[in-house]
Amino acid sequence: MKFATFNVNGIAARQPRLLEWLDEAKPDVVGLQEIKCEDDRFPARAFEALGWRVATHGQKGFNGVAILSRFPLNDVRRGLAGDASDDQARWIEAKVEGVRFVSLYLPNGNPAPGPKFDYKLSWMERLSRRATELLATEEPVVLAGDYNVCPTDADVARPQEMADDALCRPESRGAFRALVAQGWTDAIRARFPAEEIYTYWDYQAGAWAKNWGLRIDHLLLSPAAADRMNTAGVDREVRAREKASDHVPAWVELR
DNA sequence: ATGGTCGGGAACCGA
Repeated sequence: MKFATFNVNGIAARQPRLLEWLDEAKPDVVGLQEIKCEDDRFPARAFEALGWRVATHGQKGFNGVAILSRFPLNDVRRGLAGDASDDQARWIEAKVEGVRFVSLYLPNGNPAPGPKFDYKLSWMERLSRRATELLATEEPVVLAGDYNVCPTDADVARPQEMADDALCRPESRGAFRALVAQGWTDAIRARFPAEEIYTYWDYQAGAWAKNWGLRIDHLLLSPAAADRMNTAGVDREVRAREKASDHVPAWVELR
């Protein structure tokens, strides 16, 4: 079973590229982020016609997450608990073939400090609480998504320039480190312990051509899932294509 | 030092 995460930066603009990658990479379950549309505007039929099950948690213009699956999606839950006033669509989870799979879009948090950074950190506290609940089930869980956190300087092409950015600030990294320390395995870093691996390159300033990338898309595995990890990867070549997202897919295979 | 590029949706915000 191959589980992937892909921030598409607008499903309307990315549908051809997404369909192309699905055909090539043949994942079984995919978490999408930044679909940037309401549920009824998501082109579900185009995916269903190819055999995909589709669950969305959309929002007009911004954010929005979804799950595509080759297998039935059960117990679909939308939204991250802990703040009834939060109306941003950043969390969807479902159970697929005995695995609980989450597609999450963690707030960017810039500019920092400020209210957006405060929202990021409070969102991470809520994520931590849900992650604790999920670990307690002792079931295989895959927490996949755009975390908007570079865990260490090894995940940043230009760490000095990014030091004060919300993606790299010590508060963001500390919260991510505490989350992982609950007992999660960072699948990509586990597969590539010492390599330079990025999942995002800014559209601006020729970042892709200069390989000024960031590793911010992660798949965290519960112990029961990590025990089943076969391999993991990042499909970086996708970034070079016409009309590419600024993110590329990351994935993990579980036995 | 500054501005550089996209997507959504229809002027600018978010990233």
